[in-house]
Amino acid sequence: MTGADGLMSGVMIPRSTFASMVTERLRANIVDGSMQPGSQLSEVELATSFGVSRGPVREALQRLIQEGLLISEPHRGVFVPVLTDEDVRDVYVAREALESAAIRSIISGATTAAAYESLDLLVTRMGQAEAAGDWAAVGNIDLEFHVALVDASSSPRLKRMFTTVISETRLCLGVLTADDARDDLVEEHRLICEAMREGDTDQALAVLTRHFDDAVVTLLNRHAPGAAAPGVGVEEMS
Amino acid sequence: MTGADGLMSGVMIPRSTFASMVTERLRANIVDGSMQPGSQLSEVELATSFGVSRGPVREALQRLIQEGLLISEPHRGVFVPVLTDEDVRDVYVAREALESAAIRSIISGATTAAAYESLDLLVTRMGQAEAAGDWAAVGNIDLEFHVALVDASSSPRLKRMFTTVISETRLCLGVLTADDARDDLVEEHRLICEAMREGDTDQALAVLTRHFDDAVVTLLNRHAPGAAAPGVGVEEMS
DNA sequence: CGAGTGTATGTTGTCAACAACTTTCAGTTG
DNA sequence: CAACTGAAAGTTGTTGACAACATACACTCG
Repeated sequence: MTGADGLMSGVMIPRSTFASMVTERLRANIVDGSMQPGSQLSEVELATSFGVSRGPVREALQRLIQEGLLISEPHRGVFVPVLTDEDVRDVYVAREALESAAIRSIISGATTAAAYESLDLLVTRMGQAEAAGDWAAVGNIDLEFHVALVDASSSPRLKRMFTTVISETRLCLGVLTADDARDDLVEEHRLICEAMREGDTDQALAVLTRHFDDAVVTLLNRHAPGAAAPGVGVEEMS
Repeated sequence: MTGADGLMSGVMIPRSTFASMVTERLRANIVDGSMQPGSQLSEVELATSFGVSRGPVREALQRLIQEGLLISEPHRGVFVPVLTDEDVRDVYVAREALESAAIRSIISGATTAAAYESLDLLVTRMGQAEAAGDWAAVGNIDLEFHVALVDASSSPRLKRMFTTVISETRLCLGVLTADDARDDLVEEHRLICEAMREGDTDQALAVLTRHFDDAVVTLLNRHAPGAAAPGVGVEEMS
């Protein structure tokens, strides 16, 4: 469904490399839910749909596999992962590990000049989106906030690991609905900012932990009623 | 210097894939210091030396780049990274993030049956190695211990991220000498085990933090006197 | 003599074809 | 009729050759 129009819009000179472009477009397609979990990705299909050879496609798939956004069964194919409840919990375990470290690093480090500004701005924007009832925007800004948080830690490795985990978060998040958006969401982010400004590490971490625990509960409750078989594949019977 | 004997020892049937084998062997060659930091890796050279085509080599390089064990400058080549002092600190920031989360997960989780056994065993072995004066073994067991620690968390994502970071640790560690091996090293690991057994999260995390701070200081002091230019490349002038 | 330029070389990026593997399904046999 | 065997289809894994890019060096021109 991604269109067979090819990879670029007329100019025949790729700015960086085909592999990078395919990677980004594939990642976008995966996290926005347009590729169903459990489905197999055919290399030739992707290649033709993107208008490139199998080489760059293979490279892009490799990157996304290493990121955890795709799983590869050798000699069989690559599949969009289906996240179990356990996976959802694990994603948030990883997020708590990374973001806690980021907060600690920010508070103890010499950073924090313009970083707080952008964080505050995001909280403000989130408040506006919430007031407008635009839950999709609220969700996006939420993720933006946490990315900015880790960015502010000025730790390349924390950042690198977080890009993966935040992608997985998007993967198991889908789109945020009114039900998912708890009304204390904006408040929690504001509290985190505040605690960090005051250098209150414990308070910031406590709020973060609570924030994540709530998110996990919400996500699991959402998935619980619908899906009967949370296990393996989503193969469709013809 | 890796020998041009080819990739396998006679049997012509690769058990998994060439790319995986090349990845592992390359990773080993990088972390054991046999490839000098700053040096460029030529795809054709590696391909011929491994006795395979450029495809699998390229795939292996991609994986290691994504892991952070190699850096890629587009259209120029891939290089063995040279770790600055800042990088060393950052590696241990990442390790603290991951291992702290692992400890928390272990203590709060339902795991911990046979996990403690293997951890204790490693501490014992480390003590023996230290008594024997085998500092290389002490270093290896040290890393083994921390891998086992994260394994015990039963968090796939923590594990996945940790494999990368522990490789980077090996990269900036080189070989452990008598100077690096502080005599309280075994004791610290034993304390971590003990605190975890008692469920004393704060104590375990405190010991871990101290453990890492000491390690960073030791590593930076080791590099400080020798290298005059800690910055960029190690290009050799002909 | 210095600055700019054109070429030469070696690299990575990309491609299309080949080979190996896994799965599926029809056919056969007990 | 069930279970096994064989080929067939479709997939990934691998290869060697081609093209584009970046750098280094010799050359020319001021």
